[in-house]
Amino acid sequence: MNKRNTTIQDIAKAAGVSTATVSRALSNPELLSQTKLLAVKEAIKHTGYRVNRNARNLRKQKAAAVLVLVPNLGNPFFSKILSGINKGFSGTDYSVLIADSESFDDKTQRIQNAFQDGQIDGLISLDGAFSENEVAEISYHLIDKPVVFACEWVENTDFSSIRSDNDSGARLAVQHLYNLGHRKITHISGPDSNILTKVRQAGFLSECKKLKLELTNESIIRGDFSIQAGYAAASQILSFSEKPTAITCASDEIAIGVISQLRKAGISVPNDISVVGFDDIEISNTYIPTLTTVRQDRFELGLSAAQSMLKSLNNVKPQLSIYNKMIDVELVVRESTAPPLSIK
Amino acid sequence: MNKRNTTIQDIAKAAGVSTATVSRALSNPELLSQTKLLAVKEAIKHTGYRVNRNARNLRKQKAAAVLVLVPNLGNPFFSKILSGINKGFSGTDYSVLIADSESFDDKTQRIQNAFQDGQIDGLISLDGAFSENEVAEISYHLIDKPVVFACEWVENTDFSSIRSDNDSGARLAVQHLYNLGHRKITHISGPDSNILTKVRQAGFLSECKKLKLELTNESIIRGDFSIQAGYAAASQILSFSEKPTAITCASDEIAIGVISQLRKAGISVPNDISVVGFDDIEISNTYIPTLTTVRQDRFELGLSAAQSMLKSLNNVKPQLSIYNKMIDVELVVRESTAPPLSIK
DNA sequence: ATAAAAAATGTAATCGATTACATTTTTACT
DNA sequence: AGTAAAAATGTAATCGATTACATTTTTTAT
Repeated sequence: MNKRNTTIQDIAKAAGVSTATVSRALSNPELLSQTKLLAVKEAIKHTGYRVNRNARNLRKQKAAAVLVLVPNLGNPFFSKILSGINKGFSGTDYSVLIADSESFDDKTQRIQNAFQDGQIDGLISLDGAFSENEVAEISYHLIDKPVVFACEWVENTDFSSIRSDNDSGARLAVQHLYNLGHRKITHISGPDSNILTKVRQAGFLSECKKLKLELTNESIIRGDFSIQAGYAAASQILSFSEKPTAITCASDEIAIGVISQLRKAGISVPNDISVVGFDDIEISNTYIPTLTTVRQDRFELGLSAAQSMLKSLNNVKPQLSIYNKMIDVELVVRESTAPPLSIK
Repeated sequence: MNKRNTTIQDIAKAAGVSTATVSRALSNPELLSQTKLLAVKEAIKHTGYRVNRNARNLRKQKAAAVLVLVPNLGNPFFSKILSGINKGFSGTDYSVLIADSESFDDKTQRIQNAFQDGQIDGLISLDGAFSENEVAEISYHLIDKPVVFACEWVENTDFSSIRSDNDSGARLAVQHLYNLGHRKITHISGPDSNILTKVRQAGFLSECKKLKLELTNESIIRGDFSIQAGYAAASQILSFSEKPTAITCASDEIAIGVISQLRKAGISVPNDISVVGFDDIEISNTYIPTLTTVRQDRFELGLSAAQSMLKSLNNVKPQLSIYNKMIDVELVVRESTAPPLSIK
């Protein structure tokens, strides 16, 4: 009953060649004569033989797998990136392993567990929230192995990174509102420590300065990327003596939270206040009102990350081939922005 | 430079024991004396040794990996299930591999490629769209290996399956509308071939009959699960001479499409027509109006699937331990449903 | 026709952990 | 104390593919 696996030995016997020849037929067919190659192929087809990955990888000292570290798998934002990554590896010999940062209790454990030596050839992280310690852990465990950050990244490190042009995105949002006639704009930012928060906020501030817009301590509201943060921020804004005529948000979710909360308070978007999101997640195009937002091409982000990883994987000294790529963003103008009341 | 990996041999030497003892310390510590166990542990800690998975798996004839087949990774609906699955496997020795049905050109290829013998110990499929041929392929390649379907499933097969109680869900929606006073309800269903479509539609019809609601050939509109299908269905409904006062949808996305399209035609939800969704995806709670819907616990669905898989994996004859589980659904009443106009 | 070079093929060691079987040590009991 | 049973440990074969090195066959050049 316990049928033994078909091995390279069986093929060798069936084709009347040595195991070395079979192995070559598999990975270096150009080394073989037509006759033998055909014989081996025939035998393989006939038996339905499949290479044993464990044996191959053991011998080759490879894992043929890449780990993708996702901050929160449950968050649909990341699934598109994941999809791109998966696409990038489809057709290659590499498997894509997925680890959810959330399922680990502490970060050190998470890194030690996830990066079990030999299990993976490289790491793609969608999570940029690494402490110095953790960066050290990665560098230690993944020495000589490529690491690529996608979407988020870690400052002051030498890891490759694929990112959206967040700075331009933030500026595009401000410019758009400025062009509509808005002069008092508030930015609702993400979690303090987040790198995207920093860049988008900096872009916002810098563009405001460039356009000579007044900046006060009410120009920026701290939040996180969640809908709830949007609720809270909207409540704060409602308490301002002088309300902004437009709001740029660090995420679409914030924007949706803001709109929904403003609406409860009887303030209409975009009639009373304009709102711009960031990301262009699925809902944005069907929310009411549809959301003006900065589109990040998440699929492309993932695809590029995968390609960059593959490139490194095929290099001799992957660690030295740091590869960065900036993906263009695009302002998608929809219903949530309009000229300010004063102009109408 | 090319530092050789630390192996069990090194540990054996350092601890002054044999490799067998080291191996036992790793997997059957209870077999060892305190002294030796301690010595080995010490050596392991000291060297930072990690087992080589390829070697272990080769010897043990395992893959220590499970493949999750996702119909479309880019669709956020599945990420929550995935998250549950991941949670279920975190802390175990198993890796979770992800394959996106969409990245394969044809289904046969997809199955052959994805199910490379030896690469995986089991399969969790979120995709229920398998032809007879494909079922045969699975059975052949994964002979003696557990297969679990989560969310969707394949009729007339012996694979384990974890599913939501779709029938009850459909009935709950109808009952809710009935209790509000609705008597003319239309159901917008999913893609014809989909098993969820069938069950939900059957539940809808059966409950309508039970409540003695009139059923015509306008009672069911065929669609798929997308927003676009919702648009199209809404347009159809607008052309009906006698419009329904309420609509149940096979998905939240359909519901959102319907609402948004109806709104464009000047019909308000829930004032003019009530709409019930299915799934309770993220948007549902923030869409305007917030969506009354049937909640599927997707995380739980994934978690249960993982647990079922682990159970089978630890069995001697996994194939024989078919395991089915039905997850309860829950009607979440929000803003998109109200009594019909006639009653107000 | 023959030597040298190139191409094709084969032999056997190797990757690192597990485990059947063999051997030694310890424990339990009379 | 002596012996049988149980526990602990060790030796070496094994999983299946790859590849360094050795050998044979074919091609090329003179």
